[in-house]
Amino acid sequence: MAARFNPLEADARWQRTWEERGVFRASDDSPKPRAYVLEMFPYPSGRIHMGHVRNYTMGDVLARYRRMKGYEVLHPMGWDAFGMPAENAAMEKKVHPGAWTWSNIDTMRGQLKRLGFALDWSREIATCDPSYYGHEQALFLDLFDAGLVYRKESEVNWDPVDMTVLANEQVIDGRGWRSGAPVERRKLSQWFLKITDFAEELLEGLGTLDQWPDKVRLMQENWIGRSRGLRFRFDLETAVGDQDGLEVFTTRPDTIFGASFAAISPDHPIATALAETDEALSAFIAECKRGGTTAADLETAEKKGFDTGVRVVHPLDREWVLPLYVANFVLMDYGTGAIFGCPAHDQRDLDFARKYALPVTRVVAASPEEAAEPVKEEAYSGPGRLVNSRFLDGLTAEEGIKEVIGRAEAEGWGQGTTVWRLRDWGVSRQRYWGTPIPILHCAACGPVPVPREQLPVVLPEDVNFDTPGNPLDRHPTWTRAQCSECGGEARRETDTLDTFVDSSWYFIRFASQPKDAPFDRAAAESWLPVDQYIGGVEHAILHLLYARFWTRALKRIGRLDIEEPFKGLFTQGMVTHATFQDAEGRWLTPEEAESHAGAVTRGRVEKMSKSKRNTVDPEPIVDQYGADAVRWFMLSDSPPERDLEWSEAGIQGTWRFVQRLWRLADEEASRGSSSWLGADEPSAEERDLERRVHRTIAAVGANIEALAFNKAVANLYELTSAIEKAAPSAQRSRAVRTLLRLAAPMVPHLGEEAWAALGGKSLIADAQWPEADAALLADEEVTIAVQVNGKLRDTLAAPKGASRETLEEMALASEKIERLLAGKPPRKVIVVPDRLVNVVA
RNA sequence: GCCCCUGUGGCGGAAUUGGUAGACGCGCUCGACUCAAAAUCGAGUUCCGCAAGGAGUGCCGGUUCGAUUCCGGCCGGGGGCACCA
Repeated sequence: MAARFNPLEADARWQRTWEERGVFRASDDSPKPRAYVLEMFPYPSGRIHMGHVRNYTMGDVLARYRRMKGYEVLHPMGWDAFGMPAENAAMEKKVHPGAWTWSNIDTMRGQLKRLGFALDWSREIATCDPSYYGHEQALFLDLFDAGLVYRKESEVNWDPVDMTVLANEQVIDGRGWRSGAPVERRKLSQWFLKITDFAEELLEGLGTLDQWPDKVRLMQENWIGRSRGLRFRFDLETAVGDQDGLEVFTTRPDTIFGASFAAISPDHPIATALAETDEALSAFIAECKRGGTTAADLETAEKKGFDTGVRVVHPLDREWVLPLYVANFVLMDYGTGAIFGCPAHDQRDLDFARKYALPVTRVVAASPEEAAEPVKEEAYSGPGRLVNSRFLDGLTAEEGIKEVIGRAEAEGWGQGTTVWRLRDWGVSRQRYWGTPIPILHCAACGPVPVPREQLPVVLPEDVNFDTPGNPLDRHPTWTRAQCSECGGEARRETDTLDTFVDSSWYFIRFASQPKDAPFDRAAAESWLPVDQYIGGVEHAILHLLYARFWTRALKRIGRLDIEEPFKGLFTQGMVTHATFQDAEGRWLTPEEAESHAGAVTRGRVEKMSKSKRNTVDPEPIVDQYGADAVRWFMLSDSPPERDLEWSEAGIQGTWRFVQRLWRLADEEASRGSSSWLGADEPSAEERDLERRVHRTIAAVGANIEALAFNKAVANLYELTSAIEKAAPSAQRSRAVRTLLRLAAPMVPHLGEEAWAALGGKSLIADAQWPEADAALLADEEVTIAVQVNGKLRDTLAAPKGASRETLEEMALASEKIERLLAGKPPRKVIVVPDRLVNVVA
């Protein structure tokens, strides 16, 4: 028997055993209750990083724990394998994106296996495999047939050098992040998914997700952005072309008598019509479009307007006309692309009114005295009652809103309505390495779906990335097709799907993967929803919203009766590390910093990143300390939702603990437990140890369920120390075996090794989670705090469940308390049974 | 600007419904074992104080017999959204 646990030898051996016996394979026909544990699948960037290790360790502990609790656990893994880095690699390294991706997958799969994760590898999927994306194309066409997919012109960020569309995040200071070329606004015909059709239910559905972090629900709520208000019509004093009215939207119809102007977006049809005959306006509109679209640009952009000369008629007073401006801050794709300005109660409108010398009329006052006071520098948006508003005077804002909407509806010039911030999801990407959109463009028939029997539309292999742009677009043969409707010549859609589409249904494919269909409904429904989903908070909005949408869309078209894909969600923190810089400000790796000759500045502790050179590659760490020490480190100390700082001292500490656990088991194994049979009545110490064991069983279980791994780790440390201190006994022998099972989900290799050494016949992975005996959870004796005026002055030992009277008597009999009371009777005594006595003097 | 989270020893962090603040880990100090080191084990470790004792959970105030916990107001740190009518 080895004195030390040798992970280099043991880890691989147990990993092989698990694999050979198919221990972690999930059975669709199991009679056991089911649990679906899922971590966000990785992008195969090349190597596993510490963030992955932390993410997957958490999920693994939960999955292994659930197995021990008697569940049939589905814990799968796969690859979010489409995306731009593969194309970048193709351009830089002259390697095919597919070859690069598959090779990365091989590397990373091997790395994950070395960490001993309890994964069902038989269900592994890669989104870049036609056997996956072909089914995705089928689902896309299902949505297309259901009218949930449409095509429209939309403005995009266009990189003129790389000849590709850029996401907003890829535009830095108005330039393409790769090419550095100034980004152009371009109109392109793109495919959209009608996520806005689901805005209401996606918002309402958040209310059912009680196992999601509040933060994420709130972020989605804000993103969906529901605003209720009034949509109403201003009559134009003189018609513009064929338009004689202007639709605007407002959330504050109560302030309608404070209106002093109307404004439309530069893209508004009325603006376009007027610009045809007005050169100055035309120039103004062109100027508006020149501005950048980044957040920084918008923040600094000046509010500018152009008086069109057109006048609109106030709906509640035909005599009252307001000027109509084109304003650079009015967005065409929110509401109606037109607003009415109420400067007194909206800061932006106030700034605008001051600039163009428009009237500012207060219509809300916090107090009667304020009614006559003019609004100065700051618009008032607080509560109050309406003033200067004719028939609305005296109403609260809320009453006023109702009143105006009611009148507008009765008189037919407006309607109460709801407007959403959420936009439809544009899924077209002008890139090669993605799922081809299964559509054909026919000159005669327009866009038509690829017939189902022709799916999958497979990406051509013979492409090159020597010229910028989408290689699909210039492919000589792949683009040619025959129209499925008229039989004429058609051109294949060369855009590919946003990779977020790939990740919007992978969890369904994990649950069920027939060859001939995206999933089998019954099998998928038997696993879904995912009980616990774990991943980074950076996906709080996009991925998690798209996946929710996709699931609801499948429900609407009758494919899957699941509303919410993820019942429980947990967002884990990042793995951070100190940063180092040399005298010239160059980033140094931790090793370089140690051996660097010159001055080294230790910077902030930050997320591990290549640019800051503060990454720690998990693989050599696993080589040195074994998988269990690394796993234990990932769970220790920091609460899982917060950042975890990697440190050399920390991993050494966890390595020591792994060895401590081993020593405990090793000693126990060499001692043998048979000698304790028929032992005497247990001593007080032995009974205490037993109680502690049962308290720990309950605590570790509860903490794992709550994903409070740092607390479960602390519980295990405490029990370990207690056992180490205890003299050999039957209780101690049992305690060691219990401890091993409690620790096994976290340190599974050591668990198996020690379990086998102690004579375990089956795998510890298959062992039952110990059961806590409720009778042993509480101590027989409790420590009672004795306070005087709320300050701790003494403690005393009392039997559990002692009466209030007994406790009060014991407290007052305490020497220290007597001394403090100095003979005076206490004014009041508060007794909390089994906890404390507070004497009020 | 709006919305949200957060603030506890040298460090990461514990503290069911308000009830003994600092569990557990890291680090550090002292000691044991050793020729020595590593490993391991033992003791200590919020601050001030020799001690008795006092102070203490970002700051100020409130509620309470009692506040890390609840309420109000500040200050610091982090995050989300951002011309959203």
